[in-house]
Amino acid sequence: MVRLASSFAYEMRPVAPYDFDLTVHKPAGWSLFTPFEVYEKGTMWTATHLAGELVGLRLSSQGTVRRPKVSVRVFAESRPDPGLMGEMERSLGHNLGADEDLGGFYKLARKDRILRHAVDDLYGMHNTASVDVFPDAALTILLQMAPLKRSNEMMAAFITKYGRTAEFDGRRINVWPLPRDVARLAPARIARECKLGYRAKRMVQLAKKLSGEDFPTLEELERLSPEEAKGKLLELPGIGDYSADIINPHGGFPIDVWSADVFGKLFFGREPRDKRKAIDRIKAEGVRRWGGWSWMAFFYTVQDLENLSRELGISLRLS
DNA sequence: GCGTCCAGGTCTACC
DNA sequence: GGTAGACCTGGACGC
Repeated sequence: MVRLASSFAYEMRPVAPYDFDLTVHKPAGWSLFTPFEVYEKGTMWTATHLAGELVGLRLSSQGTVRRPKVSVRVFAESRPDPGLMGEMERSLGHNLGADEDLGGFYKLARKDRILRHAVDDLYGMHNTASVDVFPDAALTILLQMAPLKRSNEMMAAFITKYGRTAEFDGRRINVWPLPRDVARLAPARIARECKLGYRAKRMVQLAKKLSGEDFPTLEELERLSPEEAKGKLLELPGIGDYSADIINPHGGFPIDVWSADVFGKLFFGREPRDKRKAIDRIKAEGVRRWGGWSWMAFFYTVQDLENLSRELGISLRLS
């Protein structure tokens, strides 16, 4: 347990339109920084490592979708110096998608028979980003070859056993462990304590690679071309084409057997007979239709399945 | 109660 | 360069 007794506050002014609630508390249940974060009555309490420090965050909206203003309070062990505060504010703005202009995507989406519904339903929802590669990469390893329920159980055990707990503002939030801490663990121990099976070995290999000095940060990957960034991610143990498309800060079009079912119906009117074999064809069609906006199209679609099922008259399976 | 199958991929060996 | 088979674990299913 780490008590975060010091705090500072500021106001964030995201690029409009910005729907705070949809952005920090997404309809499909994707967490912002940790599955243990708490969202109640328009306020989000979450925690992460920001600019190298463990921080707790209390976020709430003080504005509207068209005139957005977000109240941010950052909790830390000790008061950061002005330079570190500035770095935290800059990073958090990027992580919360506050600097993202949705104009180009919305222009494309308004002309698309699928996306025009999604952008109406979720107007102002921004894409958010993790601070580091490790939480996203670890998440994708835990999603592999397991039903979602079991993935969630493995994730909860992994975070609570090896991650730190931030105590602030009357809340206790568990945070993803740092790769340097996981790198020191024996795979057999993780397998036993968290029931990760063969994934435990890959998790430690991943942590060792990411805690070394030569692997780029998410921000450094963002400065590379999308293809170069994906190439670097594919060097990580346990990370293949699907996982790299999820982690890539440039976004990809991550199709697995579940999303193959959804996008097979959306693109071709029926679910594929052999979902694994259909992945390449569905992925190619998504990239052909949406090009550089493929990730945003994927993101908006999977967050809006319930509405799209009704609006398009297609049964899209919800997880 | 018990055996079998398979799940929101990736890696490796083999051709 | 392409592909079959293995991989932990636990829930669903058939008997």
